[in-house]
Amino acid sequence: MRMAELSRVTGVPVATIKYYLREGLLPRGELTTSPNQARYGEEHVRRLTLVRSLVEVGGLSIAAVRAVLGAIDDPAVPLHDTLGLTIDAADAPAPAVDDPLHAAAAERLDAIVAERGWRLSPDPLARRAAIDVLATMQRVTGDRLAGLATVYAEAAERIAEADLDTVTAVEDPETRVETALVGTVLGERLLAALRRLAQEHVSAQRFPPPSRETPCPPPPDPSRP
Amino acid sequence: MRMAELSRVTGVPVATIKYYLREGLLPRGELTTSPNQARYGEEHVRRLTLVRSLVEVGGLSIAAVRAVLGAIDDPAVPLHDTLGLTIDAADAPAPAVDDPLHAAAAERLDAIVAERGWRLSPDPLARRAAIDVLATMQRVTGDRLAGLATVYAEAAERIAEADLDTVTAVEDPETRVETALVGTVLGERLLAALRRLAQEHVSAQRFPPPSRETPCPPPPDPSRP
DNA sequence: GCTATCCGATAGTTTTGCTGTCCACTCTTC
DNA sequence: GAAGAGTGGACAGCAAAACTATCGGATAGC
Repeated sequence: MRMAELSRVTGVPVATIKYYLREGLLPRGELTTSPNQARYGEEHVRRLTLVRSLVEVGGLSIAAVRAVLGAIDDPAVPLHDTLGLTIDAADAPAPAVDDPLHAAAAERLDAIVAERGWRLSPDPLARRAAIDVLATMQRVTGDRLAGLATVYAEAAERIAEADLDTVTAVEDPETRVETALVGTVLGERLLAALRRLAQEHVSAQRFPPPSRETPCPPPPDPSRP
Repeated sequence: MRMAELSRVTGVPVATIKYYLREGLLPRGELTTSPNQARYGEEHVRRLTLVRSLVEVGGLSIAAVRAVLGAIDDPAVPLHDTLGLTIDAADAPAPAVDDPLHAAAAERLDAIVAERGWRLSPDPLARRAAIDVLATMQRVTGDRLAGLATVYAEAAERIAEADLDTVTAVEDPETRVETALVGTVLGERLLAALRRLAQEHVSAQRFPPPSRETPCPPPPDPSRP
């Protein structure tokens, strides 16, 4: 197919497709006969759909998408690393702050990791991110939110096991890497949205809003004496 | 204190503080004696720290921060709504797409909600977000990731209960709202980071990397005959 | 009175993610 | 083989977001 059809099938404007080509998010089409007549195939449709999903729904930047695509296209990068790479690429490197709050937060995180028996590579980026969050929570709210991390860690482990179950069930290696990527990026969004829904439910359960939970009793009949 | 000191205490550049004042994220200082000599107090330090945390660590946009601050400053908005408002403000309204994938995704989400017995307000924004993610997962990976949502929903409920426990334990109403806000926004980041760490752990457990998990046996001694 | 500082307004800058224009070329259709 | 629509690539332009820099008048504190 030609570019116009690729645009029609995926719903992405031609100008945007050209931009993605420039940025290396999408491989060039095959130049069949001449240097300005390229053909695109099913794999371009797949890749373009993937890119759009990561950008629009997943909220990744163009640079982050380029990084993860480079990794999944490289057969030398094992699945184990690919799965990890994703969020690393999404997060900013965040220059390591060096205040006492961070040290305390690091200690707390490492205690949780040790308690759960997690075996991790030395200093993954996600560890930094978690420490940053813990330190910030401490700075803003004191230790009111301190108890949450252990609950979150347990939930995270359960979720990660489901993630890995799902990914390892995929046979084809190429598809598996893509599934891991989408599951990691979009799964984060899904989890956030479900948490919000669950918060609303639990909140409504504990503080029953009078109008919604129990219908109002009928108003007194003014026609009755 | 004056602006320079506020800047020093919080580590936020003066120009940025002025920008936040303009944008209404920070209340004006008290004009004590003249129209160009303002004084700032502890509440400005608190508010500025909060804004920075939401923007830098939480990843909220300035507009989203303004929206949530407006809500927590309004004593008429109950806690129940404040907690909910947060992510709604963070997410883009996302023009409602109307394809069969979305319809199917909506059905699946509603089934999960019904199964868990969640009682929700009609069509909260988080529901739209979740449906978008489900539809996108379907489009990109088929139904390979379909099983994840129920696991996520259960984890989300557990997490939401911990969230509500934490928030309701706070006595002072003003502090409670702030705690809810920080817990919701930063908690999402914390959860994402912990999920990544857990993924790495589970992945390493299932596919033991030879060099890290079990130390290499000592190399054969070349000095021995 | 003198100097350093301050406040507020306005304009400028950088980054990101597209979008629009141009042009030479090519494919189809007559 | 000519016309006219379509194509690919280069490049410039644009809008939003989040700051950042400068300026002018006023004030504080000695």
